[in-house]
Amino acid sequence: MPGRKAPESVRRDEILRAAYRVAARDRLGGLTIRAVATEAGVSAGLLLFHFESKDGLLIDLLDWMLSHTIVAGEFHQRAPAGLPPIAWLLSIVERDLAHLLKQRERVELFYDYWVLGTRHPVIRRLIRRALHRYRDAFRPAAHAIIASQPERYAQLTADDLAGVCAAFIEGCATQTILDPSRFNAQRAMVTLHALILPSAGADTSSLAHVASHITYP
Amino acid sequence: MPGRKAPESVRRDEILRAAYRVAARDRLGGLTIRAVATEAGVSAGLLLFHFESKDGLLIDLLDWMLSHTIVAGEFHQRAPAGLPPIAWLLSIVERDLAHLLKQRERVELFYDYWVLGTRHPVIRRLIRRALHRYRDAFRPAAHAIIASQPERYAQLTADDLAGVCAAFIEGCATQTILDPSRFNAQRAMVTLHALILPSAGADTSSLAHVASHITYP
DNA sequence: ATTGACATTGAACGTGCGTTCAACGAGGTT
DNA sequence: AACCTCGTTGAACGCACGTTCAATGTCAAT
Repeated sequence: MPGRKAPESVRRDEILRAAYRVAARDRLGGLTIRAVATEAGVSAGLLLFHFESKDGLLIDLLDWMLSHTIVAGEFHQRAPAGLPPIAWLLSIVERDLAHLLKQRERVELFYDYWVLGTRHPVIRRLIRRALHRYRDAFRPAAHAIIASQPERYAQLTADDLAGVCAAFIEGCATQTILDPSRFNAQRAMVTLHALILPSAGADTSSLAHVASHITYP
Repeated sequence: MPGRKAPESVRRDEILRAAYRVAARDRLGGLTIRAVATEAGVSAGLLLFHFESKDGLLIDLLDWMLSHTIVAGEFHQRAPAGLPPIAWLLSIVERDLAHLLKQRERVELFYDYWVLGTRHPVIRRLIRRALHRYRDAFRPAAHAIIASQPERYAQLTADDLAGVCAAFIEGCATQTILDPSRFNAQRAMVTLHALILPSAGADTSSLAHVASHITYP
């Protein structure tokens, strides 16, 4: 039964929430206009009245997801006192990794979008921006590392270091999602510590400290 | 014009090759039965005569791709003389990374399949197997590292180490494909060297050696 | 020559999708 | 009370897809 019901902004939000519910359940492959409309309790026509096309819905949903969660950057801009810069960076990597694994649903969806973005310029731009923000969260710690031993890291930039951290995390996410029973993120983290931290005995304790205060799924 | 033309095995191979050409050009989203049939110069009906369904075609194509390229494991089972184990592992990582970046087309397709595999059990199994083989290529070198300093790496297994290497490479591939202008794989490799190799001056030369004999796209 | 097996086609079917649109009714305005 | 705005519906359109199938021509065996 037609008639004015809700103002535009409210309806849009209801529909976006329904779209996310559908996508979380059936992925982007199952995200059809009719499915979202049914989930939201409205007609398909209304959905296209509020979002001009399916492309528009997809883009707005990605935007909504990116602003409503995922990236947990924007903190840890200052080094914790007493922690060597490398251990600081590793602790950020560890926190981000744990955080990522806790929202597997969202990460899977994000990969769907990633693949879509290979073809779709607008989505590609959005995903790039998100990954850049992600990478940038590592830069303060990366910069501190380089500053702490300028002669050793003379050839590196904070951006390179941040990129490597991001690559590690993204690779861990890839493997965890595909094969959770064979890839153990916590063990990967311990391995990374052992590889990177100097081998002295004193640092082993800082390893244990950093690697234990976060729980993995 | 109907009539017997080619034996089953030949036609199947022609069609698979055409399917790959279509997929390389238009990705899995553009891989329709009609598109492949046209590319192969046959009718859609014939395609489904040789492959029982589109699912069958997709699976056989992935199988074909996996057996006709991609993974470059199965070599480097013995350590090159005089190279420290860690440098050996890094050289394998570097070679694999360079190799991966040279077949970007295939890697993109592989990600398409990866996403498909999240929903499709058979494809998921195939991709898992491929990634396991990939990981296993690192195990000999990983084992050598642990054996070289048993006390330092007491808590690690060769599998963990191999998993971290695979994560790094997969993460690099993710970033390169999404944003080739901002992610530089060679710099990532140099960064990894600087992070992992001991800081002594002598090792810097081995870094330069390892990092320079491969060209990146 | 006849037969039979089978590769091959073209047309058709059914389905699910994105999208359009005329009709409608509940506000607020006059 | 009349009117306009606009959120809302339901049915429909057109398309592209996966799939089916009767018809047909070719080849090897008989």
